Amino acid sequence: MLQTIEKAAQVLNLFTPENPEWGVSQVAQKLGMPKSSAHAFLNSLAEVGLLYRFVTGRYRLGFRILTLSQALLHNTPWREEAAPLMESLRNKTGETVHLSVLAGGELVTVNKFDGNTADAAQVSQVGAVVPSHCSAHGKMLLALRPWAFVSAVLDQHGMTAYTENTIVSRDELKSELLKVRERGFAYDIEEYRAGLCCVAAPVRNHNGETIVALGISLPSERFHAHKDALRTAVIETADAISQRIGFDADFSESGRYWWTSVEGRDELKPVRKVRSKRSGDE
Amino acid sequence: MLQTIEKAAQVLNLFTPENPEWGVSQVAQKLGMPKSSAHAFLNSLAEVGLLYRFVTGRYRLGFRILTLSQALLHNTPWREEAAPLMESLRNKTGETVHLSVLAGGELVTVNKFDGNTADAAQVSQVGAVVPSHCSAHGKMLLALRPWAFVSAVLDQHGMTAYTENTIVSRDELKSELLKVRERGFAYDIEEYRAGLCCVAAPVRNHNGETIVALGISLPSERFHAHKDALRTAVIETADAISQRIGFDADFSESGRYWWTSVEGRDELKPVRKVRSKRSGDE
DNA sequence: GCATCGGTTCCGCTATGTTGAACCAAGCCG
DNA sequence: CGGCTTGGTTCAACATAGCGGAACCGATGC
Repeated sequence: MLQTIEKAAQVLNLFTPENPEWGVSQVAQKLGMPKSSAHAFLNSLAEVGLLYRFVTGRYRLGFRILTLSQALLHNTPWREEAAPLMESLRNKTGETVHLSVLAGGELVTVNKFDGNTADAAQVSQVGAVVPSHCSAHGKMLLALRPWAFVSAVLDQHGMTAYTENTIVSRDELKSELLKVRERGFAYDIEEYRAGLCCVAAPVRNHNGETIVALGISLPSERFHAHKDALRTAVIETADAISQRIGFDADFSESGRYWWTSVEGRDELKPVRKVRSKRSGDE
Repeated sequence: MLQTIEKAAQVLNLFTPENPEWGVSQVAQKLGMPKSSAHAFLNSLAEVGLLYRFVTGRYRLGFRILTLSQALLHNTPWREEAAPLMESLRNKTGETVHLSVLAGGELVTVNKFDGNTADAAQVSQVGAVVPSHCSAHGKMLLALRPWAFVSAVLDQHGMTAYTENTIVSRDELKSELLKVRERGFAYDIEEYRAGLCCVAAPVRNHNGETIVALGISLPSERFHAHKDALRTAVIETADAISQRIGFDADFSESGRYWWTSVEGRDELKPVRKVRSKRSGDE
């Protein structure tokens, strides 16, 4: 891990909708580095266009970001593919539906449809970042990764407690993730926001890899009343999206990657499963 | 300039809509670095979420990009402010109107409205990157910067000739930029694409700083036939946008920064002009 | 006019990124 | 089936490049 990149990322992450503009001293103080270092980072990031430097010496995000985001979205067809199915799930349930991926060990919301009830869950905006150890989406995605990966994520981000239900022990999280992996879905029972629950299920790509999770969030009371139906609906929609983007549960020409447990230890390693051609018998 | 950041940016810029996925070896070859270095960059960028690493060891852009782009757009009100005025300019002229900023010494298209004639100029998509020395927008924005800045940009990106009209001499560019600064608008007479011309004018923010340029692109014949009218229309629209985002040609509470020439040399330096309060006499 | 604040520059030290070679797993081809 | 190629990952020694303290400078405010 190149420290320069890690720190540069920290600097970039300071620029949020709420705090769009930073100066050298502020960054230095916030990140606990000398002014000269902060200056070097801001200046360099501005030189490559990821930041914009005003004549006053203050900095904002630069439009190279826009270039990258266009490239990203252009190559994320599943975002559009998933939208209609997400919308119909929202319409069927009336609750907030969202699609998330992991990025840098945290959860990023890629798309969402807000619930249409008065007290629908208010979840994060598209692009918003949320910790992964206390959200249904996050646990779902972590569960399908090797424990070493999860462990590294926890090293980096810790396990902040947001409610009294937040899992704060590594052992507890480990067994939770094993359960999630076995079941194929994850709950968040008021682990991030009090009064708010969520169920999430994995979306698979044409290789069988899971990089996206679909979930539904709603107030606890309604959640507990309709838990099973909601879970089924989410799983069905997630599977439908998976199929739509080319996943075939029984067959994949290019083989399929799964993270499975290595016997004995509860570590995970990637295993390549190759099936015979569709015409082949099985 | 931190080299690590410069190289990391080079790596990121490889990920375009056309080439969304890269492996270690490809990056190493493309950028002329050892495999192990390419590995370090890709891995680190993935760890902070700017890239996503597939189990196969191939990389794509990561969704942290989306987070940053949301923050960027959220704090770019002028993009939306400008849109209706841009659209009406397009409707009035029928030609392609676009809005650009500098990022990393190159020009990035921030928004555009396509012309509605059959042979309207096909300009770059939103987010696309174009060299700054041979576009009207680029020359307009460079003209308002100190020469040292321009010079650094040329050092970094060179002066590639795209047509026989492209300016390839630093001296020639310098006098062109001085002319542009004096006039307050810039032409591109088939300097980037043969048969295509463009006029661009500056948009100023509440401090009087110009970070955005508005322009119109169209086929040469029509351009030469309506040059003056087009130029006037672009300048008027740019001024209208400036006003809309808070620029006041005669007054600014917070003072105003201009890059003006230092006498003798044709260098530029920032000068702070402070006007008295609106109620003050003048 | 002095003091403060914030951005920028400079330079020596050493932590850190660089590098090439070795390693390993997957896919290809005879 | 087995050796060969391709491509990703690991490692440790070396030299460089980033770090950080201190000094500088322009702008602002008292």
